[in-house]
Amino acid sequence: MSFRLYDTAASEVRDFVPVVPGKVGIYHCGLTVQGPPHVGHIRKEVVFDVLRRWLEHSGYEVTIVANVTDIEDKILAKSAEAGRPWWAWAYENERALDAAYEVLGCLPATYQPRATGHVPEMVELIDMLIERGHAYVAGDGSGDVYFDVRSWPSYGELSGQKIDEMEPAADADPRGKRDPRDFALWKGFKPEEPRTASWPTTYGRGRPGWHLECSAMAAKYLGSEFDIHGGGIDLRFPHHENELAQSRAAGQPFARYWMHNALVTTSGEKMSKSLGNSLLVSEVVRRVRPVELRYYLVAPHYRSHAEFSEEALAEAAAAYRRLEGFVLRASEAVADVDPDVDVPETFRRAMDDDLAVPQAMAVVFESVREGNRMLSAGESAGLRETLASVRAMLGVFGMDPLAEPWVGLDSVGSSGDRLRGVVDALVHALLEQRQAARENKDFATADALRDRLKAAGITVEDRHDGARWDLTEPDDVRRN
RNA sequence: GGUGGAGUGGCCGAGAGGCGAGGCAACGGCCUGCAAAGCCGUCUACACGGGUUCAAAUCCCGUCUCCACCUCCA
Repeated sequence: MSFRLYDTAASEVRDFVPVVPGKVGIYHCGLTVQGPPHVGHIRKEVVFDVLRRWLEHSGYEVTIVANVTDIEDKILAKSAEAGRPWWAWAYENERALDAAYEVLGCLPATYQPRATGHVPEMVELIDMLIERGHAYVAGDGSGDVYFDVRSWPSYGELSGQKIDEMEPAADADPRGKRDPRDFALWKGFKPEEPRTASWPTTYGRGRPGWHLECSAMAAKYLGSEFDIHGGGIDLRFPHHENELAQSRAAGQPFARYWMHNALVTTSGEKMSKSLGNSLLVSEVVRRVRPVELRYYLVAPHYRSHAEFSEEALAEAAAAYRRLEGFVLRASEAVADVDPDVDVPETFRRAMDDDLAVPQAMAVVFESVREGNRMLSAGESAGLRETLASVRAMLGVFGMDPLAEPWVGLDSVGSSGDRLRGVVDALVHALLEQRQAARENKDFATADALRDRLKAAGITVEDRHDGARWDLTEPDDVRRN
């Protein structure tokens, strides 16, 4: 069986057949950089990172284009409120987004184009839509250009809606629309908005409508027909519906598959930007390690909503530590293994079936249990094989503890390598004293030494081949 | 009003006609000086009411509850 993917447009799982054999072009809507990313925003990145890693593991050459919407109503509103230039506001949040990608171990996109850098491409698309009779310049002199939804019979095909059954847009600016459902391709300049947020075109000064940028940029970098278009399920309508209508109306086949991830909820409701700072990626990674947050985001199926809570986060951290513990202990036992091996057939089948991560993860845990058994039994040949396999599977999830960016990274931080060497020497001196005490059956002294290390944030494990130490996880410190 | 989705054990979270997914927690056992980690075992659940079937968490009908979207949200 080869890869199968749920296509939102078809509402079913379909065999994946790329436009060009062996290659995959993916476009996913990055973020409107109106604020720093929270856990919900970053789920999409992690989901598409796992998709990319799986396709690459399967032998595809993957091109990923993820846009940044850096001009938009909310950016203008929030930056004005903060008394800062819109472009500084957008760029600051773009950097926060990049930092979040990186801290969670997402591989960089092939390209990350900005809307503001593609105005000419958008204007070309508008020209074509007007020429074909699917767009019009507003008759009220506002300088707006609208897409004419009534001119496009299949409008609504992506979200399964009929124009006449939609709620009339309550919050839309009616300006010069022929139909309330018509959407803006281009927004005429308004004197109360910063002049820097407008561009000169044949339609007058103005700025892009939200949907147009994606149609223009996807076609520019991936071609008029490409493989997968993705984003959060909340983008299905109107954003993706409108993109599809624009591009098809302009004569482009556009995306072959539409992939939408479900949202992260808190107390059963969509995580929103108004929930405060505690859900920002930058804050959550202070409470658990980034890789543990990544585990939380990877583990549920991408089409199931994920309920976020501190408990769920703590469980994810505990689960990941079980996997990590095996990889570290097994690696000490059998030295280096090459993780570039085939994944088990059951894992492959699960991932090929619309990225069934939960079943694939179950395979990882079963392998780890078997690996731990072999570790105790000293079956090193089998252990080497299991370790390589587990690392290969975790690599697909971007969570191999011994791969970049996680290797050598712990609570001390990435700059802690030298420090760790120093701590190791000091801890070993204490562990030797403790071992001497244990050999003399002086357990009071031995336990006192272990308690002192524990108090300093170091957990000791006695194993057959000697004591092993590690930094106590932040959660455990808090509990003590 | 329209469209799409969800309700599973103490908790998280898969599955979608028949062999108990997996994880977390808890408990018992093994191991350990004691722990930790690990291994073995225990906890047999599918919102509610009907129906179809040899067999239903899964299919059908009805009901309840919740969520997302309906024109600038991941």
